[in-house]
Formats: sequence, structure tokens, C-alpha cells
Amino acid sequence: MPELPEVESVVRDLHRAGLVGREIQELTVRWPRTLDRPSVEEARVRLRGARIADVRRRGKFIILDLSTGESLLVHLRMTGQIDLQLASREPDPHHHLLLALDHGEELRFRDTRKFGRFYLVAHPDEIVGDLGPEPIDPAFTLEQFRTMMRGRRGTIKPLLLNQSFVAGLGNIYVDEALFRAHIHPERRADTLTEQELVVLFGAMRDVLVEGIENRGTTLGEASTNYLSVAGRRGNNKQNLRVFRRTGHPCPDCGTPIERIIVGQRSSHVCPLCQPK
DNA sequence: ATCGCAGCCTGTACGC
DNA sequence: TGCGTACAGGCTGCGA
Repeated sequence: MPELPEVESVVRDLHRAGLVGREIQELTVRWPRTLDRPSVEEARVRLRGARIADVRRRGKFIILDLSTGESLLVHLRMTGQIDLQLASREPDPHHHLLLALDHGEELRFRDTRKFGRFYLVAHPDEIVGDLGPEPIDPAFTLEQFRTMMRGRRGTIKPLLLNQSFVAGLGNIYVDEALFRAHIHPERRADTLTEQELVVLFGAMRDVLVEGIENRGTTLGEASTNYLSVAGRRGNNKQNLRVFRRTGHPCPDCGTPIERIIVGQRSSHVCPLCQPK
């Protein structure tokens, strides 16, 4: 569920909440699979007394760099959320991992579908080493994108969703970027014209940057939807042009938006603006 | 390299 | 209201 803009919003909110500098005093894991590695016993020993030196993002991962030199990585997957609450407050039944901090606070990981994962590692590259470039990093150039696309015989949408190709795009922002570039999601990557490539590169960045400016996309009211720290909603839904807008008029030509399946993922397209 | 599928989980929406 | 079904924004491992 959370993609690059949502994860970026969580990281910014954690900074705002003053997470950097805080001390981790205890780890509690209530759903064992939430901690991918190491074992709970091992992690408790290594986390106790560590301070949070920095909070940053790589792709869809949140990285907590620790004073010990190690890093704690979090992937929210579909329904993961981070809460910062007083330890005295009763945790939610969906809080599966708790990090007791100083000042009587707790960082709590809430995740209805239980797909989210924590990784405590000596170096983040153990987890994020295979990720592709950051799409909104100024160091990521059109030239580089062009080279990466060369010779890719696969379908464009699954390729953009592949985190080792580019890091951070998910179903929402891929559909939005392809629509803005007027490219059908089933196009073969190496058949894009130079012009299409240029427009797609810009569209990809635009939808992500706008997503961040709007603090992410929260789709509905349900507890399974994206929320940032302390239940904060994102405002980017109003910015979506095709995603989950089946039957609504295309903002460019008025034709009803269609929902199709591409690479086993639901996809939203304007049949006129995005011809095959 | 690329594709398709099962699996990991729970909640929600919708048709009857 | 209840029941069955389909569906959900991610990712991994497997076989082809």
C-alpha cells in the first residue's frame, strides 16, 4: 500500500516528532514474523540502549540508523503504520511490534495484514543493496533511464514495479505516471519512442513529487488504508487521474476510465489516451 | 530476462 | 442481516 511518497511522508513525520536522538530501551514482538531478522532474543540485546541517529528512506524502506552502527529497517508492505504513543496507553490489537523509547514513549508498528517486516542489520545494503535508483534523486538522469530501458523486452508496467529496476513505485503511482505519459501499461519497454521515454521520465517524477507534497495518498476511511505517523491522512487522492477511477471520465478526453489486469495487478487506463 | 502462480494475512465491499 | 465471493496499494520463492 504505501509507496515512495507515503514512506517519505512517514519519515518526515518521524523527524517532526523528534525521533532522532531517542534511546531504544526495549523491544517487544507480538507477531513473531514481523521481525524478519535476527531472532527476537538477539535483537533485544542489540537494540537495548541504542540511540536513533538518523531516520531516512530508501525505496519503500524506512531506515533507522542507530548509534551502535547498525540499522533497523522497516517495510510497511500493504497495511503497515507507525504510531508514536505513550507506553502507558494500551496498544491496539494490531500493534505487532513495540519499541520502548525514553521519556515513556513507544514506537508501535500497526499492521492489519501482518505483511510488514523489520530487519536489524549491520549494514542497510544487506536489505536494500539490490534496489534500483531513486526516481526523484537529481543524480538519476534521463540518460541513465534511457540506458536502463534499452533492451528490456518485458512489459512496461511490471518493469516499473520491479524495485531493482527503480525503487519506490507501486501500483498507484505507476498507473498515474503511465496515464500522464499516455503510455499503455502493456507496451513492451523497448518499443517506447524517445519522446515517450522523455515524457515518462518526467511524469514518473511529477507524480511522486506531487504525492510527497500532498503527504501521500489515503484512499478511504478504513483502518487498512495508508496513514502516516499518529494516524495522519494524506491528501493526494484528489490528485489521482485514473487510479481507482474506473468509469469516471478521463481528465484529458472524457472517455470512461477502464480497469484491466496487467501482470496480475489491477490497472487503470484511458483507452483513448493510452492506446496499445 | 520474463512471466505466472501460490503464499503470506485480514478487512471491506458487493451481490444475492 | 447473513453468507459467499472477489478484491486490496507488496513482495518472495518457485517452476517454466
